[in-house]
Amino acid sequence: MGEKSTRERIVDAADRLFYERGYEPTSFADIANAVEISRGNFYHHFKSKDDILHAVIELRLEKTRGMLEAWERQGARPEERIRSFIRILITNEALIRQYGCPVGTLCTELAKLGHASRAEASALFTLFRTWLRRQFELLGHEADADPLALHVLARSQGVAVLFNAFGDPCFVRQEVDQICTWLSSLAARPRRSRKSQERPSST
Amino acid sequence: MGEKSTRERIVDAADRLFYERGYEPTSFADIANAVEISRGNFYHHFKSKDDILHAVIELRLEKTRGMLEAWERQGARPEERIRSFIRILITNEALIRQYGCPVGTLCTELAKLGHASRAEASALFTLFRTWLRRQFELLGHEADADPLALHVLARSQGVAVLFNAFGDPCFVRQEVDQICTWLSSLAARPRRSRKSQERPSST
DNA sequence: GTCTATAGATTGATAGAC
DNA sequence: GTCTATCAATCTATAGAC
Repeated sequence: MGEKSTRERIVDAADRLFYERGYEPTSFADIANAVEISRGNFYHHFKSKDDILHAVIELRLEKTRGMLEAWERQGARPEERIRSFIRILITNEALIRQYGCPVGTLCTELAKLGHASRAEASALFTLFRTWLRRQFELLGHEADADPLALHVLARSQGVAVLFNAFGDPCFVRQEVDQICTWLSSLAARPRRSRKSQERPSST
Repeated sequence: MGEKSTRERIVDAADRLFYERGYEPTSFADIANAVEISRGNFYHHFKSKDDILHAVIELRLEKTRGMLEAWERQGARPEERIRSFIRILITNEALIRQYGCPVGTLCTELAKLGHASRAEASALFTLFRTWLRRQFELLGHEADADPLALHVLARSQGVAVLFNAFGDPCFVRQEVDQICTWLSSLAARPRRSRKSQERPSST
């Protein structure tokens, strides 16, 4: 029951190492070392390194779906749910500071490599995008739900990149507070969707 | 005069390849191929791959300083100058779509590698940060100039990451317009720095 | 299912002729 | 200053014994 198969242990280790060091710089030797199996044993479970990456992305997609569903159950109102998303920046502070956002950094790396799994990795972003869009629709912003979802995604990505570069936790809290304030004001005056401009609207 | 030294040609090629493919995945063979010299010839000009990276970052720092100075000369008002920064997202649209932001992606990669030049790369961000801070000070936002600078940096980084992942130019324009609108409203009501909250302020 | 042994290519880096 | 030749290490991947 609590036992994990070798295959699962490989994917777990690869998941961690691909995040911490990146896909390309992580070798089979690194993963084998972490799992404590021999390099040769790999190819019984996966036929190539790309194959492991595929499995890692599948795992991340599954975990993300679970997390989004949990937020959906826990947050009574959509505003609270979106806040759960924004607060990952603080929940995972230590990891993001060291390694950045797992989704953003993987997409960035695979794009540069021209890797075939690039689209699969972007699907992780799409998962968040679709979920956020639905929350904004529930908030009464049907007309601009998708731009709003992308806006929130972009804000969090930007914070993650700069936090990773500068390592200043105060900056993260400032930005998170600000996004939450903006979100509250959005939730306070919903359903005014004329034709355009029910968007982040700035100021 | 128009002739470039071999050393310069190596740094130029490495600059491009480190951006397009990343630092780690770029081999000496790749650079040698681009410059059309032999691999052995490298070590007459640089003593290691890290040494080339160092030179590349120096070059980027120099180019960035030049760009910032040019914006300072061209833009009469600080608001226009900041707009010049934000509009890189559109000016360099094709490149960012394919390879992301050169600064953000390099910092991210070096952070994961635990590379010694990580701090040098972050200095590229600092260059923008300091420059933006000064523009906000000139706008009358002395008290919050640094948070405002970081905010603009983060926004642009977020847009770059998502644009690289999704490839949708409409999204970029939406966000750029929005940031510009926010900037105008900031420029319209300056110098009200009480104690806090002359910050992006959202909504 | 796990191992050892190894192939075959590529990596960063060096030595020495020209 | 540029080249060829080469080193030792590492890479992904395979073959085959147990």
